[in-house]
Amino acid sequence: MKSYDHKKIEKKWQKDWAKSGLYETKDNSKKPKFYCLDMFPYPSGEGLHVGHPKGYIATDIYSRYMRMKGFNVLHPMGWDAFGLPAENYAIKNKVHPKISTAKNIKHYKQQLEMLGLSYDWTREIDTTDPAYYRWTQWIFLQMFKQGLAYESYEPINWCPSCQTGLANEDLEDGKCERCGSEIEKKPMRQWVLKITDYADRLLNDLSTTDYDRPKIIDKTNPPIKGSPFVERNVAHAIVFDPKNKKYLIIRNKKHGWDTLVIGGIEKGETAEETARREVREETGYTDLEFKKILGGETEAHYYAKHKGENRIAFATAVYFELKSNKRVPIADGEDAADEVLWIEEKDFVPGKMINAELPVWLARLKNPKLGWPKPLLEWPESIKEAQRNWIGRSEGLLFTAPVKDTDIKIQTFSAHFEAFYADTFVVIAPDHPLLPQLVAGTANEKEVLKFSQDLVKKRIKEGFNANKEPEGIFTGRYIVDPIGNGDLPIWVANFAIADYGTGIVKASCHDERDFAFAKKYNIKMKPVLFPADPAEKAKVKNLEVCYFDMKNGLLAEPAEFAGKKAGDIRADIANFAVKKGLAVKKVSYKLRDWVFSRQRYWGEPIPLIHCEKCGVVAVPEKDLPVELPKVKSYAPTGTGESPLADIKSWVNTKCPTCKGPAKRETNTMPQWAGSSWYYLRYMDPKNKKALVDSTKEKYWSPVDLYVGGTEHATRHLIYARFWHKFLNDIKVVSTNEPFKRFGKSLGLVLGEDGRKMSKRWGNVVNPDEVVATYGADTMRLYEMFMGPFDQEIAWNTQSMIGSRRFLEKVWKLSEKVGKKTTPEIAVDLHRTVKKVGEDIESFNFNTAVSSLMILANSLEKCETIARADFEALIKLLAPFSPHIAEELWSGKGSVHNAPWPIYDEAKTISAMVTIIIQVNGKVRGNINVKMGTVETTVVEEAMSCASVAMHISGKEIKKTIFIPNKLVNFVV
RNA sequence: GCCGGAGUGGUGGAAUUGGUAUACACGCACGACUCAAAAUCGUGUGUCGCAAGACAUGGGAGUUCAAGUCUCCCCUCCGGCACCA
Repeated sequence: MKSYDHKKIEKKWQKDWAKSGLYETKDNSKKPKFYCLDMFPYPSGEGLHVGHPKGYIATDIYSRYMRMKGFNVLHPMGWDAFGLPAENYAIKNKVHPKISTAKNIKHYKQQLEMLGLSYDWTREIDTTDPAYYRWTQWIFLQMFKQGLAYESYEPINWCPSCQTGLANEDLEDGKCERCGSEIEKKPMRQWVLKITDYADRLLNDLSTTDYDRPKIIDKTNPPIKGSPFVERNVAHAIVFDPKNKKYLIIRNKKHGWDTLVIGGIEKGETAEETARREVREETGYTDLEFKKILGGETEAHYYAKHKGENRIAFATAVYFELKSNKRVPIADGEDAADEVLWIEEKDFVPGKMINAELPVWLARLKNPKLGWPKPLLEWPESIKEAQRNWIGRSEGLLFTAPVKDTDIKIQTFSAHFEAFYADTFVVIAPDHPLLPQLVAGTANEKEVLKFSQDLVKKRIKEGFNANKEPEGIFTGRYIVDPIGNGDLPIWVANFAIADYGTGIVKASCHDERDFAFAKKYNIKMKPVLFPADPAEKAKVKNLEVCYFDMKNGLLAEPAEFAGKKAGDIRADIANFAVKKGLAVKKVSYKLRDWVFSRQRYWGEPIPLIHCEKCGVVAVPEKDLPVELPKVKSYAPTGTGESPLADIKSWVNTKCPTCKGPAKRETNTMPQWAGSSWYYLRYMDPKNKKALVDSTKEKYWSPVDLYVGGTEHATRHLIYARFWHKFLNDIKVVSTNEPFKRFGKSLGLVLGEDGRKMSKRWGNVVNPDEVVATYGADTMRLYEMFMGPFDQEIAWNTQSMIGSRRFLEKVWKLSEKVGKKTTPEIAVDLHRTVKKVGEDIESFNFNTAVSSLMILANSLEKCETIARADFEALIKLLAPFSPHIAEELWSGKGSVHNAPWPIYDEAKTISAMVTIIIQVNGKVRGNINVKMGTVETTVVEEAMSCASVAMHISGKEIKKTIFIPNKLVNFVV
């Protein structure tokens, strides 16, 4: 047999696949669809390092797996090619970005092809292609027409080095994310997208529950490996008390988990009878009125480990209402660990019983057609949480009060308003636009303004975080307090932020910063919230400490709520304030509108025209795209205009409405524009009439699996969701969310020294060299085998050799293909098929590879290997190392079109099992017995085992624990 | 400060969800093949101990017949948000 020559093999099959169009995807197919997407790269001049393709390898494995499972897979790639590096390169080297970008794309593509990634290159897209950005401009125009894009002159983040405005999302610790420069606040004309209109939807859909039709269990498929299982029909009792609007639950004392009253339906019993009986036995309540029955044994199910049994339960829920509080004594004994409670639905703490939970049943009660719940977005919790933080919703009250001696009314926002009777002063942000108007005419007007400006400067210089010392100045103005605390002084305070809430805050002693501020400047304070402890209360009263527990603190004022816990009456006090006309309810977000203008060259021109007569006019859709003209100098002007402003022939145009002289908008779009919708274009990349054909869109949407770095959690992923929701609103797309599942977040590949791979450290590993020396198949396998996908792991070339050795082992195994494999291998084979499939689906690629290695090790010990068994191994290997698999494949056609092997659950269980024998919890030996051997036999054999006998002889066996097919533990 | 995630051999990491801790791989040691080396194959490899055994999953307590896994407290590291009212 020839030796394994990866160079020859890989080149050969890459050519062959390209020639036969193996990975080209059809838009119509009877197969179910699967859309598997990578975050497309920005093609930089440096090319790829070995870490970049990690995510691409994972999606490639997933795509190949799904193709073999019989799905019609869309797996495309493209280029996010607008952006600063190409432009900076142009400024330095006078090379048009279009040319350098094209060169970089070519290099990137060649590097990706070298890895044998199964992209459908006929669908390749490039955001800088006018045929593509025509549609980016088109979407912007739709937003403009809907009033979602507006011109603003508010101060924005300005990067003095990049000479452009930036969105909040482009900052990192108050610095430019790209170049690290300190950001200035600069007022300038800009285009802004109203993402805040979508804040609520963007937030809510992170937690929205979708419903699946319930699955029918495959009864031959026990959920708990190697253990016998018991089928039970189970009744869940939902007992509602209409008087108190509460539900009856049982709470586990140890864990605090809640469950409904649940019991197994005995022979001859109806579900209703069971539910009644269980409620009586476990809680004592007897006077229940039957209302409704839910579920049914074939519809509902869950797996559970219950009283030593592995159970599959077919659940039915019976809905009762409580007629009276009649109770009989509760049966003693087994349920001492639980307590019986009446709770509101919102207070339910989910227990461990899958699908046995109250909210699930109530949702089903309201809508019987619902299946079982699952999240609308199957995303890592960390990314959802980052988005929630970013959107930063808080509910509060908006107070309005007149400013004494002026016509001005100011509004303040409070999220912690429970103790608003304590408010004794007001603070305003030093950069608040209302400030000059507010202090106009006061004695020290100039001093206040000067001081405020200095505060702003200082804050920029030191960064927000550094300066914890409260600083401020009295404005000379007061608001009239409607609740009778007299006139409240208005102070400028360095900790107030102009663009959150209203930028003005009512302040009291029940906030740490306000308290410190008032102490420093001797401002009057008035505590109204106290701890229960008398000594502590005295301290608060004397203003020795700041008390801000809005949950457990007891209110003294207003009189209506005196003595109540603040946490309990939050909603009531809000209503009280609203009723009295003091405030209105208001929701505030940290999310800001998206600053969408860049004063740079290399981006999509914003398709608007400024006409002296007609104002801002949209470029007619038929005139799209507005192409980026060639310029002489790419350098930013720094004037708030992009370099486009200098091209008179381009800037000067006619107004599409009045045909009079007009000027084009010279700002360009940010880099995030093109990537906010690119996944739609792959569905229909060449369409000249529409962004995407609606039939194709309906077939392919949504993206089933998306993989990329978490650094995009609060930018690209929020922007794309925003655009998608907008496109859904204007009926261009049919779904509410673009990306159904986000695979595990991508963990970086670090350099061999454990630091981030970078030119600066000289630790960049070039994939070209790795592929040349070890082969693409080895590199792919190694990157998946390194460790958990979402973890940062240092590259180790030495360690990679193990993956190469494994492939050579498989290569040699092909020589052993003969008639028969040792029969014991069957169990290993079925187990491996199961494990590899499950691991790919759950992104546990490292353990998938390890199980392949284990299988290969077992096969190696066989004299000969049956052809079918060897082919199964090759199929399992194919997604990971496609070239060698194709080379070793002897079946019909390409291995990548071959059906994924099927495993038989029954055959994954070996006939013999090893039983561990413990004495007092310590392992003293083991015995091999037949699967399912009964307790008495096992115990007998275990006791006769020499190493065990030694530890039990002469001692009294107090207890024997027997876990079928697993272990015996003697307690002596 | 708040919210998420993690801590297991010399190294990367497994562990069927409470049931043999260290699978798989790297490295290392010894052996086979070789004039020799590389490659390959075999054996061994948590720590202490000649052994029986004891001790080991960041630290400390607890629950349990049984804890890497569950509960509580503490430490360290990584990520997100952060003068957000």
